[in-house]
Amino acid sequence: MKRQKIANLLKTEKPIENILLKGWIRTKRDSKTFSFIEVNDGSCLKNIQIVVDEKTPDYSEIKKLTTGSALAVWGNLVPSQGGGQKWEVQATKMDIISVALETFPLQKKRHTDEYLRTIAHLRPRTNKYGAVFRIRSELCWAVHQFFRERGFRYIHSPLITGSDCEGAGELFRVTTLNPPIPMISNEKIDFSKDFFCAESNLTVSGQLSAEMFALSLGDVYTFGPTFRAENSNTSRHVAEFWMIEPEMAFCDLTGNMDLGETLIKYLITFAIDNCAEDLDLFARFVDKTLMKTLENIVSSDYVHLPYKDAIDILLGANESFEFEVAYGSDLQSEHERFLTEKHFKKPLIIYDYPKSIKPFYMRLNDDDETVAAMDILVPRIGELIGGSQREERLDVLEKRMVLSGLSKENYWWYLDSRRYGTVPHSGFGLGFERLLMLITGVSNIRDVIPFPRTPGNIDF
RNA sequence: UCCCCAGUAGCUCAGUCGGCAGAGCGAGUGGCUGUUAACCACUAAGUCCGCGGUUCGAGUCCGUGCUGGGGAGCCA
Repeated sequence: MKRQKIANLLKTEKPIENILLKGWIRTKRDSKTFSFIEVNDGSCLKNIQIVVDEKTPDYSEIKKLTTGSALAVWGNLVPSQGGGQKWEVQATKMDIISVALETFPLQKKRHTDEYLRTIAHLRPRTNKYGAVFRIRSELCWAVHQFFRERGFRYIHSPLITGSDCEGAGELFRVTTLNPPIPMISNEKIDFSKDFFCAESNLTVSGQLSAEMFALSLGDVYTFGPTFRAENSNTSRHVAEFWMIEPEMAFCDLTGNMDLGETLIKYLITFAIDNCAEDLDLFARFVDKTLMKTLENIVSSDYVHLPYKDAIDILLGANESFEFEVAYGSDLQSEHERFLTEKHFKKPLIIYDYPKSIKPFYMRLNDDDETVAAMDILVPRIGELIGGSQREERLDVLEKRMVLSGLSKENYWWYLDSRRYGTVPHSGFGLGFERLLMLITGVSNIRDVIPFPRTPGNIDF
């Protein structure tokens, strides 16, 4: 007999005889001669109520079951006599698959996110975290669906990279060297003795790879893990996270901004349409304004604002900032929050940033002062997307690399793409966990990734 | 890495002026004929984060370290 998922059983329109379900006990209420057992199998947020009485074989054992124990239940799905649920299972037979020890840490009460983080291996068994990770899974599918519908190809960019610098960000070194470490001098490690015969690191971005494939397959995207060794201790940063990076040939900054806006709206709409039950938990218990926020992001046209206009608004604002606002300096978190949360009250795309504060690969504008960069800022999260039109002109790119202190030799293959049929192209990076924070209202990035990696934390 | 706050039972917290270590929930045991965070009764449960100091006496005051949270920087 095949087990049925609780999500499907609860969707039924009429009673079903002779079913088998399996799952874990979330809570149990006993009377003298019968018990109510609520079972969850992870297929949906809701539990199914099992009614079991003393006529069921081994009832005395069943009555002793603890929260967290695993069960197989045979019985009939019937309309519930109680008020809290439409259907319930009248059990005819029950197998105890395993009994959870009484030290099971998840109790029938609300736990703090901080405590649940210390038992990250068990937290997906709670309502809230089960919902987070079901939504995470659904949105992964939505990402692929979005790009596939638009003719994008999915590229697997390498996780181990030999590029000595892919832009900003501290790198995690990958090595098989063991002590005594071979040295060239007191300071310099002899990487020619290492696995790849060169210094290698975990990737901080798939962008350079994606550019090569955009210039071959047209429109491509990567979606995979990304690593940053920054000592960041905030609710918005983790050392290992998942990033979506589309890259489009024959596409300028405007097309890039449009794709970013369309993608965000698509993913939020997908969640509203396909994750309603789980999303409702967040709207009720995590952030009361969640649905309003999401509807605002889906229905509004995003503001397009050149960097210099953003500075003008900030300079004219009747608001005291901790950091000075000035042309040429980067926008601080407080400035971005002011613009998106207070001034415009909707998502905002800032573009044409000064070249001095952006990486070498961004396309230099005709003014020779700014680059074709764009950041999409959303209320509560701040920067959700960062991208640019790429510098396709060989001579300009080479000059900017030299100014950034990068060696042209190491990027020979990257520069080749500008030698052989170079074309305008654009792309961006979207932090998948930040998107999940936006959609669920969860305020700490550590709570939307299964086992978060942050400075000092590698457990699980 | 910097600034601010916190750490007391399994969990969430209270603990007054420096003077006997507390509650709710959870757990265990028993009771209860339809429960919904069930209900009723009883029981067990503590390195008061670590180290050092002040004091007759420290959960409480001082120093320091560790851990967690919020904010900042870096960014997605």
